[in-house]
Amino acid sequence: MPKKPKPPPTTPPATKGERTRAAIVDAALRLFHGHGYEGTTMREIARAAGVSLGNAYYYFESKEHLIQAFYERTHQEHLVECEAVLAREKKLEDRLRGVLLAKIDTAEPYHRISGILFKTAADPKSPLNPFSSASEPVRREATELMRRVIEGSSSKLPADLNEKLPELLWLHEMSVILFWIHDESEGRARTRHLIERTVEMIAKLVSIAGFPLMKPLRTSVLSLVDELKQDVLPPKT
Amino acid sequence: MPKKPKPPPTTPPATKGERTRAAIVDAALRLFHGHGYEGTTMREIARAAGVSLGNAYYYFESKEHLIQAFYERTHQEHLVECEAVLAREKKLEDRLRGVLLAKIDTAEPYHRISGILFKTAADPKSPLNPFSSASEPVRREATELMRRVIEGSSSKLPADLNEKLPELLWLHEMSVILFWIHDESEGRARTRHLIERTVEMIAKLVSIAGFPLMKPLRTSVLSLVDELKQDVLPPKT
DNA sequence: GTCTATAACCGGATAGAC
DNA sequence: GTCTATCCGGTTATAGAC
Repeated sequence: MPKKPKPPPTTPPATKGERTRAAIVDAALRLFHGHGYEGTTMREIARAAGVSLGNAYYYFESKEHLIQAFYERTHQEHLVECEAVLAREKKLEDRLRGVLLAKIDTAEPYHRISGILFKTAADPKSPLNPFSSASEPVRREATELMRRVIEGSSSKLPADLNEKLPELLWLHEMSVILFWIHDESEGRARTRHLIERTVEMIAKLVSIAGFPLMKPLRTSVLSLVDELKQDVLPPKT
Repeated sequence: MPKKPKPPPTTPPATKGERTRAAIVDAALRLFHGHGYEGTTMREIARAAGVSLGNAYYYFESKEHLIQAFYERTHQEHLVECEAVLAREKKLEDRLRGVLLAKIDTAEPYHRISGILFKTAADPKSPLNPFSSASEPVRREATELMRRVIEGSSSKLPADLNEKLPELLWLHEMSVILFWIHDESEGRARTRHLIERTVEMIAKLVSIAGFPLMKPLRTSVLSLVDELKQDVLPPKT
């Protein structure tokens, strides 16, 4: 099912369909932000976008699919922010902290909606689920980012740890987001605190990970990550 | 709002209302198991229970509230199973493994529904959310269980760790459950593997936690748990 | 073939009579 | 406590316009 037969490379941004699509997303985000997800009806979204209800469904399979749109938006914004951080910081600790803070800062406008996003994402059958094979590309991109966090830093790591650490850091990022979603504190102070403290801990752990005493534990952790990763990825048939 | 003015202690199990309530829950669990949660309508549940639709809503605020009923069921079953385990096992590792395996075994009949349960539980506003103040009693009970796992064991722990370890083990349990929900492997082999390996790791960690080298890290971890716990519990107003 | 609109359908939830 | 009648909103069927 070819979705987008590449348009003639002259008119880059907007066919009629794409403009309509964008109008719907914009209306949805605006209304979600105003009355929340459940408080916004598809009929309102359609009206605000200047299209009929049926037309909205022509572009988006379901109300939940509209969520994915905003998800991609913040994701892109986050990547942009990270470039600055990675160019600026040299220490592993600072790089990691910067990337995580950028995450919650770019996502802040959508905090209210994120609860719903998370709710759908939690469903094992949802394509938004971060562990599903459908979100493999996003997952890969996110771990890739973590690899850059590590590689650009001045820390020296055991080779085995170096290889698997990105996945572990991605898991940590997921945990931080989970916490953030539940965080109603002023200025997300709790999440900031969590980031500060866990980053500090991770740095400590990484710095002692090379000691001989830690070898058995390190091996356990790393081989487990390896085994479980196999299972998450779809068998290549 | 007094929900259950204790019935006269002569007739223990069933007033008319309680029988109706039970009939609805039974019908719901049966149908959920058969056609899944989304595949079952409230109208069907009402019909199968021999009551009207409106009446079903008299007893349960919403379809989701029916989920809580089954949640409590498995919880009770788990506690029962654990008694045997704790009476039998002496080593921390064995006790912990036993409790976790009991969890996924008692929950097995409900694996299919659990995805939905989890989905609702993930909503920050849901009372089913394990971090919400509404589920504080369940959370307390679960950490209490972990305390018994530790205290009955033969391991010797630093005092500070001993105090906070139950909470950490509860977090670990939550992670295992999260994994289990996504686990479609034969006999939940993947989750069993995860339990085996993580329990092994926890045992290793605990055994080296007392070494002087580990002191700073241990302090970090424990004080963080402490701080975050404050935030989860509602301020006593 | 791409896009848009109107009119149902279906099921969760509520109102109010008995 | 129990019912019937309705509402409301997500979703779908379908017909046609460009």
